[in-house]
Formats: sequence, structure tokens, C-alpha cells
Amino acid sequence: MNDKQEHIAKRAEVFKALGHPTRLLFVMALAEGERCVCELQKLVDIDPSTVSRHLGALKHAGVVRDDKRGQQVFYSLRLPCVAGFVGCIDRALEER
Amino acid sequence: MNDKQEHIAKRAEVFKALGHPTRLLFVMALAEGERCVCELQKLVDIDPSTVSRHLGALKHAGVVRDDKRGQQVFYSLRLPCVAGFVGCIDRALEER
DNA sequence: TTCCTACTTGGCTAAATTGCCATTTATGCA
DNA sequence: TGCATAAATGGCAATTTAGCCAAGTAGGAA
Repeated sequence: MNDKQEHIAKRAEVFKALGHPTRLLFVMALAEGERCVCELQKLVDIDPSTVSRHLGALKHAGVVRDDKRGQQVFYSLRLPCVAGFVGCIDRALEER
Repeated sequence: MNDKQEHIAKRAEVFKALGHPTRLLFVMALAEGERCVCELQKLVDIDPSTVSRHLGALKHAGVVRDDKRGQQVFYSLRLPCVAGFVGCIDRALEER
């Protein structure tokens, strides 16, 4: 794979990470500030192990970063522009 | 599924549609103007049927629209803000 | 009509993704 | 030490996705 393809693939991985309802929900929550896994867990009705896997996917793609403090792991957004783009999506979806 | 969940799901579908290298490549090309399927086909080395399926996915998510004129089908972007968000991704990926 | 080009759809397989349960690691507290 | 809580990981089954080939539709030209 050449450089250009690799670059496109990395960008696509970011979109893919955002392309799941649970992960997008987490990212929207993180847009308002960092949250520990236990807080994100409360937003959804899925197994803690699945929450962890979703957060791992977001981290791997570069969308969030994590910071372990004591027993808890705090996640925060590395891509603040997500919120603006979501706004644009909403406007486009409305006018359909 | 309630309204809020459905809304999140629709947003996530947009991201998912953009979350594949081939589809993202097509969208970046469409950011510069409409293209027929035959032109998009030339950008990649995959079967025409697969190209058609990728475009179908983008259309289904609301990312592009299609317009049949004569023998050709022209696709164009419904989400012009994609380009700006890609720029933000690139800046974030650089500083890793 | 017949043929050609442009594109889509049906059907299939291989690979990736999602989710759970069970287990493990790490930290803090008694 | 022993125990509880927070989170991550191993392993597995069910579902979804990506890709190809073959076949189908539709428009334009001969």
C-alpha cells in the first residue's frame, strides 16, 4: 500500500470508528468534557466489556485519548471538530 | 427504538458510509464536483458491481445523490462540509 | 431489431464486526 | 492481607460487510 492509500485508510478508520450508534453517543458526550468509563457506561444498556471494546476502537482510530487516574480511566476527545460536522449532518438530513 | 436513538443511528450511518477507503475516496472526488460512475470507476481497481454497491451505500446514508442522464448516472455530494471535517482529521492525525 | 455501453442486482463466499460471558489486571480500602 | 470496584482481554457465536461473477435493465446507435 502506497502513502496516499495509507493516508486515505487512516482517515476512513476515523469515520468507521464514529460509524456506530454507541460510539457516536460516547463521542457526543465527550464533546462536553472528559468522562470516566463508568459514566459512559451509564449512558447505554450494554455489557461493560462491550463498552471497553468500543472505547478501544475510538482510541485506536485516534478519536479519543485515555488517562488513567486511580481506579478510573478518563476518556477525552482528540477531535473537537466532530460536533461541528455532526451539526452539518443534521442540517443535511433534515432537508431530505 | 425511540426518536433520540433513531436520530443517533442516522448520524452514525453517515459516518459508517464514509468509513471505507473506497467510499471516502469517491466522496473526496465528488467534493470537487459531480462525477459519473464511469469516472469514479477509473479511480479504483475493483469490480464495477462493487463500485455500484459502494455508491448505493453512500446514497442510502444521504451522503450523495444520483442523477441519471442518458446512459450515465452522475453522483454529487449532499454533504459539502465533509471536506472541512477531513481537514480537521488530518491535522489531528499529524500531531500524534 | 440488434448490438453496445453504463450501470445495477442476485447469489455466493470470505472476512470483519458486534456482543456476551468468563477471566484477568490494577487500584483502593478495610 | 483480603476484598471490592473499575476496566480490559480471551474466546466464542451471530450478524454484517466486501468482494467477485453472472445475469439483468435501460439508453443510444446502427
